[in-house]
Amino acid sequence: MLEEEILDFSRRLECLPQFCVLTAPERDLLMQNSAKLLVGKGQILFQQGDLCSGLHILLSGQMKLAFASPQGQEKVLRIIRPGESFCTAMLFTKQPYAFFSQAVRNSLLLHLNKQAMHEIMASNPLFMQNIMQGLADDYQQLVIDFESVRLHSAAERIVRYLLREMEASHASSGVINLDVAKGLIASQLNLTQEHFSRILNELHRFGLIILDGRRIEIPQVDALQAYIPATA
Amino acid sequence: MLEEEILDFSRRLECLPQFCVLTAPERDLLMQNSAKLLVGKGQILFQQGDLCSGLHILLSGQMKLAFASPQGQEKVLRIIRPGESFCTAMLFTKQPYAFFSQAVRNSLLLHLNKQAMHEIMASNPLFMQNIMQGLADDYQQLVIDFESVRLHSAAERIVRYLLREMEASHASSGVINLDVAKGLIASQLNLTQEHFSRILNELHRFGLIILDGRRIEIPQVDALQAYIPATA
DNA sequence: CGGGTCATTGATCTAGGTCAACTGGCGTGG
DNA sequence: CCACGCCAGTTGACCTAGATCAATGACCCG
Repeated sequence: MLEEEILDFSRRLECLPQFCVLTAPERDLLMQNSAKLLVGKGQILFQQGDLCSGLHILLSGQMKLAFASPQGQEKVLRIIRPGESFCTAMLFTKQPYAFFSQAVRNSLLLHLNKQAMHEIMASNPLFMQNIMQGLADDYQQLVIDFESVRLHSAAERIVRYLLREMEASHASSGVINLDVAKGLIASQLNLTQEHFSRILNELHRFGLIILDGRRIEIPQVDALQAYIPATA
Repeated sequence: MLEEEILDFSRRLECLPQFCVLTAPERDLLMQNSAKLLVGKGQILFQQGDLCSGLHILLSGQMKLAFASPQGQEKVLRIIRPGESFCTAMLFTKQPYAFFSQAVRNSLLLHLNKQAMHEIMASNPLFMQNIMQGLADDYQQLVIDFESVRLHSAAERIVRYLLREMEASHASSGVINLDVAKGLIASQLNLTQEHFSRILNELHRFGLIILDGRRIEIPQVDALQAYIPATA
């Protein structure tokens, strides 16, 4: 990378909660062992079965983690948004990737070298702590997603997703603007696009949401919440 | 704990791959901050939603990790066998347990204090490395299980399970002796006991396995393996 | 204006779940 | 030593959540 790029990326790293505990020299060292990656929409970043090579950070664009069945259908594991890092587990295991990663939009990524990460973690306990917590939280989230697929109905999963997105977006405005194709959300919830569409429609007929393309309005949050247990 | 118990458990710890890198004083320190737990069959070790308190190691008996739906049905996440530790992720996150843990048989457990674990990890990098790898491998396994439930058919999951158990048991003898109730295995594979039973029977009718209670014989491994893609 | 991608809708199918009855040990207590 | 009850497992009849297949609509964007 160019000198100026290193500076630029180092400054971006500073803004990320996991990396803000690094000193300037530590950040620089990390950047000198990093690669900038431009991945075009539809392009594969790594394949299922590849050996791991370090930690990825998405700076801009959108990526997906997914796995493919022998019959060719794919199931989305997770959508990555800017600022998020992924494949933390790969820093600590020798196993190959269990899923592949593909750009949903043109994306700019940083790839941090495994060796360098280990060195800095060894010297900066707080940083190590952050990375560890990130991994543990990923684990927890995966358990929760697993639970969700195994014991909630399709409608329930969707309602939970909507409520979570609303929380996450900004201060319970009652409006969600999906930044992902509905098909990908459906897949993430382990549903077909068709079924997803039908259920959104049903929620709409019940007056629980107002649909307008990728914009979804929730008139009364508690009414939607109340929908969760009964399918009525 | 009694002085002699500490000695005893310390010696047991020495045999576990993750803990064998500890020095004797480190092990002793760990044991002084540990609790011996006897959990009777059917008894709950911790509940979904409880706050975490450290790492668990199963010394003898059998435990299960599972979660319960509001309708009361439970889904097994994992069966724990002697020598295995669990809830590593809980050392690094502040979130509560996403599942509960119950003794399948009378069990003897060691509960290692979180604080003490952190101290020893800080002073023994190799130990930390082991724990981290354990967590990362757990993560990987969970991804694989998740994949399996989402894209393999019931029969395929069962065949994979049988093949894996055979590998694990001892040197591909072609015979598996299930050490867990079939209902629990079924639940782990996200199946009902009934469906599980039917499919085992089908495999038997096809001559792929020989059934005798919890003893299952696989006459030709490759024939069973070949069954995986097609449902015929 | 023509061809992608994304989304909706309808008709039909099926894997696996549910409910219920039955079987076969096996440990306990009379 | 038998009878009883219990637990694990099996079997059968039926049902349903969600998938699949196929057609159509609504856009963008070049």
